[in-house]
This record gives sequence, structure tokens and C-alpha cells, in this order.
Amino acid sequence: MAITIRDVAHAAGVSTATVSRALRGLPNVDDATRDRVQQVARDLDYVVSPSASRLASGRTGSIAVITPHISRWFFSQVISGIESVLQTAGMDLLLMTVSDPNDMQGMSPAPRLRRRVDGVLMIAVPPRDPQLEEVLALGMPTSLIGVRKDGVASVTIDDAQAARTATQHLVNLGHSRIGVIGGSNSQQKLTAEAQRYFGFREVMVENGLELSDRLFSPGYFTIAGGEQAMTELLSQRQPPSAVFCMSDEMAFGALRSLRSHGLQPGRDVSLVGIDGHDMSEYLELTTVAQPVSELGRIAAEAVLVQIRGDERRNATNLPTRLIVRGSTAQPE
Amino acid sequence: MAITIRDVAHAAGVSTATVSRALRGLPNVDDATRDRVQQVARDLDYVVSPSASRLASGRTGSIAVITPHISRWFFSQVISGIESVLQTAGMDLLLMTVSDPNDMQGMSPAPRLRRRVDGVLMIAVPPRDPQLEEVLALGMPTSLIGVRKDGVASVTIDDAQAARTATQHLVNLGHSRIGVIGGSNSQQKLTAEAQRYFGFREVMVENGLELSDRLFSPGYFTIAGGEQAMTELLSQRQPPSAVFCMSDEMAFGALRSLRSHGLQPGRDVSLVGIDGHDMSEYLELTTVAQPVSELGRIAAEAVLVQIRGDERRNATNLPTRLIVRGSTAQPE
DNA sequence: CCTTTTCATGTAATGCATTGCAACAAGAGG
DNA sequence: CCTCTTGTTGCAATGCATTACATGAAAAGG
Repeated sequence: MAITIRDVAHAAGVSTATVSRALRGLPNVDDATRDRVQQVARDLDYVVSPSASRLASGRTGSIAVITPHISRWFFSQVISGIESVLQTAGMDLLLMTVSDPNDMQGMSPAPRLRRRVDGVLMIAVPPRDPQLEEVLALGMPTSLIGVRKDGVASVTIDDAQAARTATQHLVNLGHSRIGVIGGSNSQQKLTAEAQRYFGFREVMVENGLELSDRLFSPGYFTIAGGEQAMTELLSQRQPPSAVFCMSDEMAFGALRSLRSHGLQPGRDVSLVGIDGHDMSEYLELTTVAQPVSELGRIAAEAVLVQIRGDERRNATNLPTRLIVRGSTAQPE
Repeated sequence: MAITIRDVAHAAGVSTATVSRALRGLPNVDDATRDRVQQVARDLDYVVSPSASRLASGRTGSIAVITPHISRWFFSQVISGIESVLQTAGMDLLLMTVSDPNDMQGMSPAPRLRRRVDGVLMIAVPPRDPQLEEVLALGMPTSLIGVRKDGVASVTIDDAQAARTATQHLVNLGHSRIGVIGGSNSQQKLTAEAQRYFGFREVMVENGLELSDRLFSPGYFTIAGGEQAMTELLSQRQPPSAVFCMSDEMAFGALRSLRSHGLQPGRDVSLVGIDGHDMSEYLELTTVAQPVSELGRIAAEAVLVQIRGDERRNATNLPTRLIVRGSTAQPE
């Protein structure tokens, strides 16, 4: 009932092979023939059957984006960047989530990928996650975002450096008792988190400042978690005069905690985040901004390159920049 | 080179037809046979070729989600809700964006949908948008989110009612000079926006309050736009004592504008938004919360139902609820 | 004018699962 | 013991585009 390539071939008086070539812009087709075929195809309102095309060619024309979250700021920004590139490239974007690697009940996405996509983009999956390993084992073009792993293309920021920048900024202002709000206490940390912690430590040590477990509080990368963590830090005998938050969203929560304790960000306690979240400008949050949607765009391009066969599996690092706002100031 | 259904059939000593039936859980397959086939399939690490399956069956097992934005809060929440349902149903989620309907350079998504998906979900597309019409003309299972249109399944909130609730709240507090921050000034308004304006007007009229064009300012549903709009309202001879913002994000911008004018939200100027944005709690914003990801979930389920053949094209309205916080108070 | 390229086009095999229909076996009913 | 169900399985057509290879014609080269 639907129009097929044969209908077009008949109507144009050529073979299906020629129609296929003409419509896909392959060489070795006479200009006149090509025009005629295209015209006929348009007249008949013909669209190729993707299933048939995929079956015959072996290419699916789609790329999977695997992410642990869709609606969190960082992830939606990245996905948006990816989408813009794939849209332009005419690739379908298959969106799938992985259950938080911690609770393993969710089944691995790998089986759902086989024979279904030409490439995979994974956002912020722990580098030793078994689900990641399974996906990599499929051997298809893959690019990671926010994670670095040997032999796999990846796009990241220099997390350690970003943390250094943030921490150094606090140190430069004269702070010496500096707290950290990070992800979780668990060992199985995301590289990004571990790197940020590493960068923080370095600067602290370089400046001979105290590093204490009591100055670390987990915020689980959520607003609520950040608020909780800040409250925790404030409840100590000697609360920090400045806090480095590993994400802006946690910093937002921390800001609120400050306010509900009657403290003023910047004046009473300095806060710096990492992200460059849209809201940070409106909350006067000092932050180390990362080019988030750019991460997605570059990673998407990397997969496309791999699909084209240019086996370029490199690791890209994008620059971050410190944006100083009202939430940081010299200790009084 | 890849394992096909024939390999499985051979190994299990049955026909491909039986393998197909056994693996998909169709009836009329002996339990012993089914077990054997499943075992063999697992041993051989067989996965069906989606392309072949689609070509043969005519079903694609995927659903398109068409949205004007990916990273904006509302949209990413909705997409997240959709994803959870589709994941469970084993459907692929194809994500595509439509260029803002206003600039028509982006080509319509309709051609990219044909033969490619079993159903479509569209988020917040103007009801008379030609791109929407084209998609509907495809005649496939479709469900709209945030838009109501005759003959098409849709999931929305009662926007007029939400606006009434927000406005009435301000009136009840004793405000009489009430401003509005809406989308744009243009005529081609999104239904949601028009409805919200309508609800606002109604309450104003019912209470005999002044309705002036000067009390309307466009915020384009962005944070920056909201800030601008609030600044605009504040610059008038007689600024409003309360402002109804058609979205939380615009309200965030408005909050900032207040602060930079040295005004305190609630005490000096009351603000109410619509959305129930995650951040609104942290900014003490009074808002009319809508069940955003629920919108996505229900719409997704509606498409699945249509795909199954139960031609149930109804319009669902989800409830909203007022959450009163510090940004609204009696005028002093 | 003849041979060799080069280009346009056609032929037909290929990819792989689904499904209508036929065949058959075993159990139910008489 | 025979007919009728009911359930299990196989056969083979089907869906539709892609592409390796073959063919023939025209252009290029000698």
C-alpha cells in the first residue's frame, strides 16, 4: 500500500538500482536521470523505508545516547548539544537511561544496542562500571562524556584543574579553613568527582592548609543534598569560612542553607561551585564554568568521525573558566 | 557473520518460524520447545535484527518525541517522564527538536517520521503550527503535551485555572495592582500562554481590578526575559505591588530584578509563578505546581494505547496545586 | 577506424525476521 | 474405533532497499 522504490522505478522508467543511487546522491548517475527520478519521487511522495534500507545496508543511521539522568541540568545540556550535531548529520538519536550504577537491578543497555545503532554516546558513567564495559565490548564507535578511559574517545574538562581553580580562588581571597561538598562518601567515585577532590587536595597541600575529613560533606550532586551538606558543615565547632562545592546545584542548596542560618554568602561564608549553571548568575554564585553543551557536541562529532571510519579515538579536554560573583569574598 | 534466526533454528532443530514465536512469547509453542529455543538463543548470544523485524512486521517499536527545547526545565522533565514509560514498554525513544515555529527555516519533522516510528509525542507546539498539522496528517498515533487540539489525544493542565489560582492568591492577600509577566507580545501565542492570560483576566475582572497593558510585560519564558520584564514593570510611575509570572523561570529572573532594586520579594513586591520548578523551593517562590513529568508519562501511555489499537483519543487534564512560600505576602 | 576507458544503467542476490496457511499429531467426544 | 478439536510446527512468501557484478554505449586514445 505504501509507495516503494519499485513504484518510483516504474514511473521513472529506470531500475530500482538507479533510483536508489539517484536519491542518495551517489555518483555515476546522469544528471537528467537524477532530476527525473527525484521529481517522480517527490510527485509520488516517496520516502525510503528505513527498515529496508538498514537491513540491506547494515547501517542504522542512529546513535544511542546513554545517560543516567535526563532532567538534571548538566545532562540535559549535554543531550541538547548532542542533538544539534546529530540532527545536522541526519542521524537518529535514541535516548536511553541507565539506572544508577549503584543499584544494579536495571538491566544493561548493551543488548538493546546490538544491531540497533551505529554508535554510542555515554554520559558520566563510572569508568569501571560493568554496564560501560559491556557496551564497549560491543566494539562499536563510542564516545564518552565526562569520563576518561584508555582506548575510548572521550570529551571532558580537566576536573582536577577546575577544582584547583576554584580552590585557589578561595585561597587567594585569604581563606584557610575550606570545606568541600562532594558527591558521596562511597569509594566507587565517578572520575570527575575523584579528580575534583584530587585537585582540591593539591591546592590545599600546596598552601599548607588543613585537610580534615570533617571538612568534607557529601551532597550527592543534588540541590537538597547540597543544602544538607552545608548544614552539616555549619554545625561543626569550627565551621569553614569557605566551601568548594563540586557542582553548582549543590552550591544552590548550600546557599539556601546559609540563608536559613542567617548567614550571607560571600560576607559570612564564601561558596564556589563548578558548572556555570544558568541559575548561578541569578544567585550570584561564583563558579568554574564548563562548556557543557559543547561537551556533547564534540563527543557527537567524535562518534560520527569514528562511524565514517577515521579511527580517531582521542581524548579531548575542554577549557573551563572562573566566573567570580558575589558568593566569594575575603574573609572578614 | 552475525548470528541469525536460522542459526538458532538449526541449532535447536526447529524452523525459524518456531524460533520467532518462541522468542517473542507467542502462544502455541510447546513449553519444552520454547525453553530449548531460548536456551540455544542465549548460548549463541543471539539478538534479533531490529531492521529485519521491522521490515517484516511493519512495526518499528519506536516513538518519536518532538520538542522545541531539550534543556529547558519543563521540557527535560517531560522527556524524562516519557522515557520512563517507553523504557518499561520496551520502545525506542527517538528524540528530535523542532526549530522554534517562529523561524520557519528548519524543515518539518514529518518526513523524518514516516515509516520510522509507530507513534509521536509532541511537546508544547502551537496548535495551529503547520509542522504540527503535517505530523498529524501522517495519521499515526499521536499525543500532545501542553496543547489541546480537537481529535488528538492530549495531556495538559488547566492553564486558565492555574492562572486563576495564582491570581486569586494575590487578590486574596489584598493586592489590587497586579502585573503579569508572560511570553511574548505577538499574537501567535501558545495555547498555554493564552489560557493563562485568560484566567488572569477573569480573576481581575471578577474582582473589579484594573487591567492595563502597562501591567503586562513579556518575559519570553526565560530567566533573563523575566528579569528584564520585572525591571520594566518596576520602572513605571505606579509599579504593581504583585506580579503573576507565567513560569517559574521568569519568576526567578523577576526575583533577581527585585533584589537588584533593593526590594524584598514578598514584603515589597509579591511574586507568584507557575511550574513547581525544583529551584522554586530554594528561592522561596510561591508557585502553582504542575505535575510535569507526569504529563510526559500519561501522554506516553496514551500513545502506547493508541498503538495497541484501542482508539482512545481523549484529552486529559492534570491537577495543579498552589504552594505558598515567602515570595507572596500581604501588601504592607 | 579500432581498441580501451569511462560512465550510465540494469540484473539479481542479499539481508533477516514475520506470518498466513498447510500439515500433522494427540487428545476429546461420541 | 472414528470424527472433530485443539494445539504444535513447518513451509514459503513477504517486506524493501542496497550493491556487487554485468552490460552496453559513448568517449578517448592511437
